[in-house]
Amino acid sequence: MVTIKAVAERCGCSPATVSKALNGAPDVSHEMVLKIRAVAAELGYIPNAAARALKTSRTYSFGLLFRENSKKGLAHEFFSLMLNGFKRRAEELGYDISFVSRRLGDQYYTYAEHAKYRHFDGIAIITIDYEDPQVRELVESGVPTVTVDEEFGGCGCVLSDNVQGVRDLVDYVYGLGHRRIAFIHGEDNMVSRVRVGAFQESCRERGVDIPEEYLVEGRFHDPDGSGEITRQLLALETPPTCIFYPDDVSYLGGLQVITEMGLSVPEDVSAVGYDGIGLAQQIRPRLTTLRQNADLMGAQTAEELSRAVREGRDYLPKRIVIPGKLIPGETVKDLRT
Amino acid sequence: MVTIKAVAERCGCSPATVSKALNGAPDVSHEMVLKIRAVAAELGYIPNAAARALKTSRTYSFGLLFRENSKKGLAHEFFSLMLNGFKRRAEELGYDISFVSRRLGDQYYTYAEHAKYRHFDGIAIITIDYEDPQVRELVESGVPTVTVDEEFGGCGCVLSDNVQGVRDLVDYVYGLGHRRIAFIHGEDNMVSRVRVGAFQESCRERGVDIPEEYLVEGRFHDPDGSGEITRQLLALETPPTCIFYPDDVSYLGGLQVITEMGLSVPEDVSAVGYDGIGLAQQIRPRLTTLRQNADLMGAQTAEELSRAVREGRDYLPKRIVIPGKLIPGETVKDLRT
DNA sequence: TGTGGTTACGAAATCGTTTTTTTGATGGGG
DNA sequence: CCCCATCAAAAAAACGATTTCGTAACCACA
Repeated sequence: MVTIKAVAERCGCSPATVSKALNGAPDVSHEMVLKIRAVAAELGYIPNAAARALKTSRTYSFGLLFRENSKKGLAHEFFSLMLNGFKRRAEELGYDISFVSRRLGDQYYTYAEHAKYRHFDGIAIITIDYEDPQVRELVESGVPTVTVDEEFGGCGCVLSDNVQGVRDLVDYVYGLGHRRIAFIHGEDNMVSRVRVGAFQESCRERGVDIPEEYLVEGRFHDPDGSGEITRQLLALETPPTCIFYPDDVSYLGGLQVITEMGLSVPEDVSAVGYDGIGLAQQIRPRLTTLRQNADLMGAQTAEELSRAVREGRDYLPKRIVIPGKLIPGETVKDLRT
Repeated sequence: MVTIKAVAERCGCSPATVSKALNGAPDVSHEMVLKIRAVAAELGYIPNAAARALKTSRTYSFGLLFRENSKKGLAHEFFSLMLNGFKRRAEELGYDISFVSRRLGDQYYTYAEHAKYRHFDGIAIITIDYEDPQVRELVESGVPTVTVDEEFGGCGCVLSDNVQGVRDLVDYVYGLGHRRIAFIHGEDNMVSRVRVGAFQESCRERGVDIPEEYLVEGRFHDPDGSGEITRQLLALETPPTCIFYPDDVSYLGGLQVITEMGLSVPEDVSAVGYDGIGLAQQIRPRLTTLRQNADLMGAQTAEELSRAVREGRDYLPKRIVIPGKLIPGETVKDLRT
């Protein structure tokens, strides 16, 4: 392995000078810098991240804590798009990323312990369950932390603009004449609460009455569950004319049940999703949905994390809200005729 | 920060003894081990990965090189499922994972340089483009490497059983009476070549003649492209009765075109996909496809990588083939009646 | 000539571990 | 009673970088 010492010897100077030259310290002559750069390139010198981390106690890497409720893990398009954006921006900012877990071989760590072990400069958290005490422990452990899709523990957060998103959808279906609107929401977390609140409020503003049985708790990314709920909704005495699903995948479960019942979308019942994943745009009828800007959310998470690291004690956590975009499809019938 | 030295002082022994005790070295008395463990737990001692890595030159982390041709990055279900399996198994084996990239802030590295910088113990490569000279450089740089979906450079590899997979599909549609079968394959790489080969061979074995224009090069995960090809296929003088798509997502593009043309699946034209992603099972008609065991492929990649690390110079690369499973759907019409 | 300020570099300490080598104590065998 | 093995622990030397100081050389100015 070619070390800084090797470069130094070859240059006839000390390791200190090489380090300074390569890191752009001011007190190295310009010729020396050039010479050192040349020799370093010639020998193929690559610094050793571990040594650097040990000395500077900065690793230039972010941890990513990701956890959700199904077995699919990262395989939700929304999450993977976010991860993509996060990774890209983190790399631009000079950080590698790795996953923070609770296990390493037969060592079991808490998230906080793992973070301490690897000495991540910052940690992004995206989880369905912010109630987990280990998550709290991590946030309170002192590492810069940014949460996604939830305001939590006073650290920075990146949120999707669920209020406006739901409002836009309500506006849209209301504009097309719908008054009997059902809302299936995901499990009880901040995203669900915000969406339900926004739904109720914008319906109230428009004088639309939402009977209790139109507001149902389901789960995110659970087509079967949403299908079942859809069945119940359509069996009501006065069934809704339009159903809001917690996400696009759940809509597919609903669609399946609707089809089984011999009905069709949007002729017999209208539907809207949430997320705007690609596949929902590939099928017919094209789903009316609200595209969340997952990529940007990921990128902003990296951005905020890097700011937290950079500003250290002066860091003032920000609450970053990312707007989505209504994607009109073919699943909402115009009732105004 | 509570270091090994702090634990040592508190125990009235030397750092060396603490290290040995915690790592299960044989020459520490049992009482001492117990005492040290207790004190370590009490003080909340967590070792410093960087220091350990510096000394042992093992990082206990795997690099993952991932690259594909669209902007979606990880957001292909197949890849993210694989990543999931890889991550899970790697953690069980005692490895963290992080991504290997070509950029860190304003430093541009080659993959090999990045790997050297972070000193990954092993690297998993999954890319659409094994022609990239940087990939070759990485494989030849000496780090243990395992490739996915391609045999490359003599290192270990994990492959999907594309031969059997395509054969199964051919058997299936042949069994249902199809003789005019078109095959859209992905860009020219090992997966495509193997699939095309298997397709041609199993057709030949069954005496099915495949005219040149039935074998078309498309791209993976490209619904629009596949749609266009579908249009051309159906415009042929004798159009195919069944179309093989390079993957499930591409099928959706085809389906769209078919529908636009006023035709329907499977009444007018049959179709099969490849991958077995969840969404293709949620829509109607349910896609007939070949599910690749992406999770297991990921897990086996971690396994093989860990073996490579463990066995060092004695390591003999393995070629691991993971079988898939035919998922009969509703997109292939029975022509035998 | 003496003083003071720059500039360019080196020496050495240090980060927190692991690992090899030494040391010291103990006990058993001849 | 001496020698040698055995065992437990300590001492010390790394691993490869960064960073703080110190200092030599040089120049300018009074």
